[in-house]
Amino acid sequence: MVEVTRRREIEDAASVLFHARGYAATSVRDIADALSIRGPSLYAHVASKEDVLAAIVERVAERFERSADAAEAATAGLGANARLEALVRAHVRAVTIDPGAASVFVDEWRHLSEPRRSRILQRRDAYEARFRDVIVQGRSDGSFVLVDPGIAAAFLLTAVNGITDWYRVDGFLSPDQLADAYADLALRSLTEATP
Amino acid sequence: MVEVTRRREIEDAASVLFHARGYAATSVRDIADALSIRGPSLYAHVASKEDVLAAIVERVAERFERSADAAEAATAGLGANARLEALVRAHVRAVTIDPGAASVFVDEWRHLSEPRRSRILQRRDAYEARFRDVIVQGRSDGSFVLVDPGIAAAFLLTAVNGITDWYRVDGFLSPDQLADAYADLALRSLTEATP
DNA sequence: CCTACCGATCGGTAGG
DNA sequence: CCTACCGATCGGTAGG
Repeated sequence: MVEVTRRREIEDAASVLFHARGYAATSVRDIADALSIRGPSLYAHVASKEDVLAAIVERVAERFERSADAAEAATAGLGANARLEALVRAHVRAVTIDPGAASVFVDEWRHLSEPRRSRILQRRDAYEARFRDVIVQGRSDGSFVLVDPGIAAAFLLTAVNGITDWYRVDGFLSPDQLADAYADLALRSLTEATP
Repeated sequence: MVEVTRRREIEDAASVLFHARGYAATSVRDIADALSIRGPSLYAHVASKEDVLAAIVERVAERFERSADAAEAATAGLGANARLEALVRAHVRAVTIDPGAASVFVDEWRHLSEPRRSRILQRRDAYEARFRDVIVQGRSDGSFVLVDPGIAAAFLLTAVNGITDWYRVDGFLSPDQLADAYADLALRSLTEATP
């Protein structure tokens, strides 16, 4: 018995459409059509189109944060290699669970109005800081090369976020296989190669 | 004497706005405002809003292709390391020259209607294939690890395209410094690390 | 969840 | 490059 609230069904349908066409190019009637109801009926469940966007963005933000929390807790006290691997794996898994919603978080937050926009930007910065911090740790203890932590974090985060551009949930590549491959690529990118 | 056509000024103003807000959220009047003229006056120079998008996307596609052509010509016959480094550097430079226009090519092509949309997708695929091919070469000659070329190419291309999300032309990071850092990260990500 | 409807804004045209 | 204007569509409300 899969019991989901109507509100959540609206957000899921909106995620698919926002991912495929973008927030601005998706009308309230498009979302309603996907649920086989009329546009104005949506407003029995949501206050505005932007509220739907905000709900998706904030839910995904929480998923990323909790996922990273767990990864950091599981690798507390370990070396930078283990910690970065856990962070990347957690992120890849969070993205592959629902690439549509993840892409809304990654790409569509800028359509939020203030103060929601600023708050979500702050959370994105804090999330990115987790990656920077691990890179700083790895630089200090000799695990990683002496790359600028900001550049390296941006490189890795845009790479993992880009998964939403091409990953197919019903494809032949499982979330775990992708997490394996991306964790390897990420770790090697910061590790001195054999001459 | 900087002589630019009005048509090109329209495309440049549109690039900035499409980059900042997205194509769908940018109105014809927004573009006109940026040039201090009225909306309808634009139509003396362009046939439609989508024509402006198509012109930007196609110009950037040509820049990327010519830049990659030069990189490949300069490294013909060399090993996969040298070839991939040249490709990444060429791409980073093409992006940093005009991140606004580059981001329109990367993110806004989906708003093109057929047949332009399909044609640009084909060109993107062909461009991505250059990266896959070098990775395949590096796998065969032992330069690179045995990662799936499709995954590795997607990883690298989304990382370099992500530069449009955060790079500031007037910042403290020069295109060459960024190309250095990204080429290193890219090469190491495919190269076996010391144990 | 529906029909009927609203003011605002959209891309674009006519005609100078 | 302008003003005046067009039909279509937008997000959203009223009132069942």
